[in-house]
Formats: sequence, structure tokens, C-alpha cells
Amino acid sequence: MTRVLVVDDEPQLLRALRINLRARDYDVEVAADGTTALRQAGAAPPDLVVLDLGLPDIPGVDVIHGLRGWTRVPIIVLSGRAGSQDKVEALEAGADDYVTKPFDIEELVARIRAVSRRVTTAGEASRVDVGEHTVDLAGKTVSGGVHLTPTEWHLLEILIRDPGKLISQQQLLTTVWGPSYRRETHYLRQYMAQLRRKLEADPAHPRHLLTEPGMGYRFQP
Amino acid sequence: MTRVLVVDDEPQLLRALRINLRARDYDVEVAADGTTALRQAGAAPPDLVVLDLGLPDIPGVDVIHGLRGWTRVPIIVLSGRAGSQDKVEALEAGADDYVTKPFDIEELVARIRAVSRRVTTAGEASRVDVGEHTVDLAGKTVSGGVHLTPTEWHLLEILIRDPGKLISQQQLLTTVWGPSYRRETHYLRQYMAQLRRKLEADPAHPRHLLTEPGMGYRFQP
DNA sequence: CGCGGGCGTAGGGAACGCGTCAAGACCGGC
DNA sequence: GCCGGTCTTGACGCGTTCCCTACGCCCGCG
Repeated sequence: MTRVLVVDDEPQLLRALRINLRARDYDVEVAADGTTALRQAGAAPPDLVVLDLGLPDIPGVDVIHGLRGWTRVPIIVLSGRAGSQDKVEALEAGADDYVTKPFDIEELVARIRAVSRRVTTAGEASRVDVGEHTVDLAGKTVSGGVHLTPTEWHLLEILIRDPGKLISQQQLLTTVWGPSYRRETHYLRQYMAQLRRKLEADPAHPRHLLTEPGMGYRFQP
Repeated sequence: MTRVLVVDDEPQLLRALRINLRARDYDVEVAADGTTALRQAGAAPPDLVVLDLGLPDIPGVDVIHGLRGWTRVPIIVLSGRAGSQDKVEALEAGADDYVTKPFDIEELVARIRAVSRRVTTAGEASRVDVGEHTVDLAGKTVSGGVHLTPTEWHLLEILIRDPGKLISQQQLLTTVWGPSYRRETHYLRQYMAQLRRKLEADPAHPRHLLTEPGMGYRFQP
């Protein structure tokens, strides 16, 4: 889960951000002033920082410098000052984005998503453990010399994308084979068996690729 | 040198951007409409795109989608519309930043620098070993007197950039030959065979330039 | 106890994708 | 204008993957 550190002293903004980001599976932490922010970031480095420049103790640019001294964590700046000189200064100091107040909360969330997407997709791959093996969705690799065919990947990706969640047979069939194959449930049995043979330690008694009779399948981490 | 593709039809803005970016060692290319932009980006992929949403031919969001279909190049959007709905839409489509007109040229340059800074510092290795040979990406040389043609270099670079990661044939084709060649998979077979003949010890049984049937190719160090 | 639905497994035919060889089209320099 | 290298096409054999049919098993139900 992506951890966002919000540095601001307005309870109203904090509340709105917390709600909106929680809904999108972000973890929100809060700091009310610059010193707290720097200490907190040092103690538990966040994955992204939302920084209000109008802090009670230190100038916002100094907070940017304080962070950039040791980390390249993405920083999104909030500020009441719309002058381009202020923007240039903050961006040159190392900020990734600059949003002027007042702003729409939806826009800020979209910008947070844009920045964190850029970072995570550029960075290391998303890996998931399935029993003995490790599956790398981005690189399309499985540890232990296991090889998966395109159809097997397609199926596995849908299941892994929502760990623990039940995926109906109809959804699996329509997304992998197309809407006209909605009733061909034996395709699922076929390929689920192959996935289990390749990934599960004991294919006859699967522990991660589970069947929910009459309903669908579920990936259990 | 970082190459920036500016998609806009205002000569005044283009001129200002060209001067300011040239001064900071950026290479500036220009496209006046969406189709030109997509074609140009396919022919010579830029390192960053500045995209005006108010284009004469296609909606700006479609240009974003057209690019995001095969590349993660950073996109900075310019727009006269300041509504948060427009911003969210563009950012969700895959844009990295959104600047509303009128804006200060200094601010745009600062944002370009902020975005490209994150990309270039993402990391890069110049020399890579491929079996018996050593490939120097920067110097465009291969040890052992091996010579590669431009197309071969282009292909090899994409594969080497993400070692161990699978690259889809769609991405390879659009990046090397252009979006219209998306289905010409036998170009890939042709040139992958040539690369293997030149680099692999046993071209019939490649150990570094691997095929993933139905999906793409992978460089294994 | 017999029955049927849902599930897991096995095997074979067909189609697709891949590698390879070969030849024609294009473009540069000598 | 000739010639070498490079880029585009085309055709063929082979292996893998996919699709489909068939069968055995477990469990709930009548």
C-alpha cells in the first residue's frame, strides 16, 4: 500500500484528503508543521509527500531541501501563492508538482495518482508470491523456471489483481475468451488445472488458487 | 540530450519554448496537430511530450491514449480549460502534468525540468554483456568486431533497457517501425534472428535473446 | 441406493506462431 | 551507372498452444 505523508495544518483539507485517498487504497499520514514532517519522513519514509508551503515554523522550500538531501520521494506542493516565481523556485528545489489554492480535491487526487504512477511504473516490478513461486506481473516471469502460456498469464493476472477476492466464472470467461464463451466453463477447469500444476506445491490440494463451487475462483496469497 | 516533442499550433509559444529549452540543452521538435504528433513520436520517440489539448484535428485525450498505448513517455498537457473535470480526465488518461493557459513560460520550463529530472535519474547502464560480447549503448559499439545496423540497434536497445523483462511485440513494433506496423510480426522474427546470429553463441538455441511465444521477447543477462 | 450436476484429469486434432531460407526493392557511396 | 549494404517481402517446415471431446470422481439430493 502506498503511504502518503500530508504536511498541512488545515484540518478540513486533511479530512478530505484522508477520505479520498483511503478510498483509493492509499495510506495517509499527517504532519502539521515542517519539523514534524521532516522527523516523521526520516522515521518512516513515505512513498509520496503532499506539502503545504505555508507552514507555521519553517519555509516550505527548506522542507523540500531537507527531504531532497537524502531521498527522491515524490513531492507535490500546495501553495496559496500563484506567482510563477514561487512555482519555479519550488520546482527547481526538487518538487514534482505545484498546485495553487484553492483547488479541487479531485484534481489533487488525480495529480497524486499521476505522480505515484510514474514512480511505481518506472521503478521495480510488482511481484506476488504464489506458494513456492514468485510471480512478476510486469516482467512476465515466474521463479523456478516455470513458464506460462499467454492464456495462462491472462487468467492468472485477473485472479492476482484482486487477492482474496472471488472472481466469477462469467467474468473470467468473458475477459479471457470473449463474451460468446460465457458458458464454456470447462475451459476454466482446463486452465486452472494447468496453473495449479505449474504453481501449486500439491496441485490436487490447492492452497492459493481456490475453487468456489458454482461461483468462481479465488486467489489466496 | 533530452528530446522534447511540442505539440501545438501557436508559433509564438513554439518560439518561446524553443529558445528557453535550447538554453537548457534540450532538443526541441514540433508537431502542429495530433496526427503529426503521433506519427512523429512513433518515428523518433521523444523523451518528453508537451501537448496542447486544443488541437485542430483530434481531441487531446485521444492523443494521450494513442501515446500511452505503447510508451510511458512523460506527457505535460497544456489547456485553456481550467475545470477540474478536464484536469482529472487528462491525468487519468495518462498525462503527467496539466498546465492551464495563460501560463508563464518560466513555469512551464520548470515543470518540464521537474518531470524529466525524474525520468533521467531513474537509472541507466551503458555497457551490458550479451553472452560472449559486450554491448556499449552509449558508444554504439559491440566487442568482437560485430557490427549492427540502425534497426538492429533500435531493437536491441529496447530489449536491453529492461533486463529480464518481457517486451510485447506490439511495443517493439510501434517503437521501432511505427504504430502502423503493429501487426507485422515477421519483421521481429527477421531481425531477432539477425541479432541472434550476431550476438548469440548458438543462434538456434538462444540464451539471452529469448522468445515468449504469442507475447513478445525478453533479454536475459 | 441410484442419480445428476459440477469439478478435475487426460489425450488428440487442428491452427497458430515462430524460425529459417531466399529473393526482390531501396538507397547510399565509389 | 554499377555495386554493396540494408530494409522489405514471400514461402515453407516445425513445434507449441489452443480447442474440444471423453471419462472418472465427489457430493448433495431424491
